Amino acid sequence: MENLALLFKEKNLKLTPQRYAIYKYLLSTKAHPSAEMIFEKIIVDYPTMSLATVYKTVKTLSEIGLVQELNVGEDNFRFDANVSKHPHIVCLSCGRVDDIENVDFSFLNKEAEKYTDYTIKDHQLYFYGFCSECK
Amino acid sequence: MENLALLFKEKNLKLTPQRYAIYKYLLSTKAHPSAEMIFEKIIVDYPTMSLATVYKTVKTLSEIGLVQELNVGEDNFRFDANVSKHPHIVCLSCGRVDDIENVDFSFLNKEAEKYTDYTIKDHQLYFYGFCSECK
DNA sequence: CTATTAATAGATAATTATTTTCTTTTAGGA
DNA sequence: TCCTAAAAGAAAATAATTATCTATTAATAG
Repeated sequence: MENLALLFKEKNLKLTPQRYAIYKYLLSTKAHPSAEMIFEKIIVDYPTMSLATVYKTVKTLSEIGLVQELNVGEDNFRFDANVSKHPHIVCLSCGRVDDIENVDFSFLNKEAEKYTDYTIKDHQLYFYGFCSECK
Repeated sequence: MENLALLFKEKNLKLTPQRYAIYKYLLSTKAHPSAEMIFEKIIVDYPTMSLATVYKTVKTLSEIGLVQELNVGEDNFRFDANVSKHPHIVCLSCGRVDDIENVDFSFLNKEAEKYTDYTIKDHQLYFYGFCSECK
């Protein structure tokens, strides 16, 4: 967490308050917010925050592996500071996106490789259904 | 295939040449084209085709279950007239999107349901790797 | 502790994908 | 052949995202 400064230094990146706030917020939430949602949250404490800065920051954080981009099939991207490989589940009614935790589907890569001539590096798995509130 | 007319009639939809051409093209290809790619293809034979018509048509076709929308994590959607559940694989180098055929991952829904309180209806599974041309 | 500088923030304009609006055309039934 | 609701296509509007540009600032050096 405080090797964050180190990581940024290595990459010649500045650890600005804005970047720190965005990353900290992403670490604190499991809501998988979009850029817009991050912006709405952060602007409360950083009134000068611009949406462009949010976009630039999440891109930067993605590039250095601190957040992952999700695309659950909406018209926008969502972001997750939990960069471990894990499936996500989307509520078809309210739209919330949750993690599915404590399960390892990494065997799927090897399994799928039997049925294709690709070399498989990674996968994304999205489930769709109804959350406990909506069902 | 010719019950297409029937299906359209049931839904009070007109089977226009444009819709027919788009659907036929989607049936003929495994390239999982985006709206733009469909447009480029169709306009050769239908010079008056507009991109709006492509968008409207793929939405209509989706709604009646003749095509499925894919979102492999790009900034646009792709379309597939193969509506059977099957995983897709994206080449990280050239960007092509292929089907993974003859494999059934439907058990994943039940499996994942053990780790969440959602009722799971469906899933999308995207693999990422390098195709035979690129690796 | 201050000066320097390259990187960043934020405002704004530009892009890109997609949707909407509106008018003209047309598929399909009477 | 006529009628009409639905659709096509042109054009404008929206929404998400990216690029541009200038003022600011984090990090380093002196």
